[in-house]
Amino acid sequence: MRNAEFDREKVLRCAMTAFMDKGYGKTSMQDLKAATGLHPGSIYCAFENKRGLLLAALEQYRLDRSIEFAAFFADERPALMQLKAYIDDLVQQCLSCDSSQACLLTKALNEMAEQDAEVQQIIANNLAAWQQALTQVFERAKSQGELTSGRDCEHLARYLAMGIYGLRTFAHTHPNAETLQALADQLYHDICA
Amino acid sequence: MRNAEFDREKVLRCAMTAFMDKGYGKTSMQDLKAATGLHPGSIYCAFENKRGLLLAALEQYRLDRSIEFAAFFADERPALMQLKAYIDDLVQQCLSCDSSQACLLTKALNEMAEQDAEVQQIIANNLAAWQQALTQVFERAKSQGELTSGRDCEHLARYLAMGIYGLRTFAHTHPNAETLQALADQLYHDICA
DNA sequence: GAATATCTTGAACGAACATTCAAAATACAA
DNA sequence: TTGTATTTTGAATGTTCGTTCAAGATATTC
Repeated sequence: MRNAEFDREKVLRCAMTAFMDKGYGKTSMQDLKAATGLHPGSIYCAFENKRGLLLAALEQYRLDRSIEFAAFFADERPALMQLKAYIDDLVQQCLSCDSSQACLLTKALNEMAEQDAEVQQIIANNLAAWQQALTQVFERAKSQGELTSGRDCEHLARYLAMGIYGLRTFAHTHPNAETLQALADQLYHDICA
Repeated sequence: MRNAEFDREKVLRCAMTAFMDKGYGKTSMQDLKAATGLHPGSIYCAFENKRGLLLAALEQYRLDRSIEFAAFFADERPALMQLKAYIDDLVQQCLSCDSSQACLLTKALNEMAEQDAEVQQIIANNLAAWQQALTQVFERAKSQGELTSGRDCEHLARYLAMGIYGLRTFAHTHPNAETLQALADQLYHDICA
């Protein structure tokens, strides 16, 4: 007998950032070995292959982001105020220079769309769950009188998701704090006013 | 003496679609040979290497899209009506299943950002030129009284660009005509109303 | 029509890749 | 401590990649 070896969560988060830095295709097993500290054999033993490591990393990413999201909307402030803080934090993420500026889901979606149907489905499901969580935020805002009752919360959530996708892409070419904040402010205004 | 046999523009457009289908990294020289009909030696003779072919394809893409853009805004209709037609056409592009649903610039930007500074700069310049063209559309709209004089045309162009980036990413997961059109309609409304 | 300059062809190359596997290391049970 | 089951290790494997280059093909020139 022999006990379990490495810290699975830590390994997955290292793999995550490696994939976000270089993309899935350009991240070699050597890169993953360097990033995770695991030798190829161990990776294959634990995750079957490189693609399996990506799938596990995507799942860990979903978990981490889910917890992070919940934390933003856990307090008792008005829903739209929480949303404003969430959006402003995204702007700050976009401004950072490390790999956290990327979103593993959209990065992998852009890279593997039309190439790996299963991965695409997993990513689409994760993004759909995120949009549903945004929908619930809007519904809470509506029930608290922050939004007029006529608004379509699902549509609002889709529009916000679209804006955030666009903001991230925009940030790749114009990592300018004022410009990004102005775009985020108008996005918030167009949705909530 | 002897002239080159192939049609450079046609070759570059074939390379374009190959890159848009698979991404730059996953498009092999064999794929490019199949797509363009050129043997490896000819490609290297004409474009130096695979990266040179990408650079040439990016330039051709810029040219093609520039002409396409001008055609949308060439007639005598009000600028905002032309813009509406332009956005609606983008929605139709997003709904198509072939590689034209992608934008070579954003696809390459997502794949190579932080990896190839020169390519990133070229793409950023192209996207900046596109935004400037959008700015001029808004300025024309303003001078024709379609927009109130207080609006910041550069900001409007950036916001529209952000929305279009987001719409394209969104389309990867929800290729649904009504949903995409509703998002595009609100984007147009938020900008022009 | 011969000479020549250029392009086309595709086999060959080393490098880098994901993956495998047998040997070495190690922790637990006895 | 000894035996054993499991993990860790990293060199070896076969494949695929971008790239090269010398031989063959062909248009142009004289």
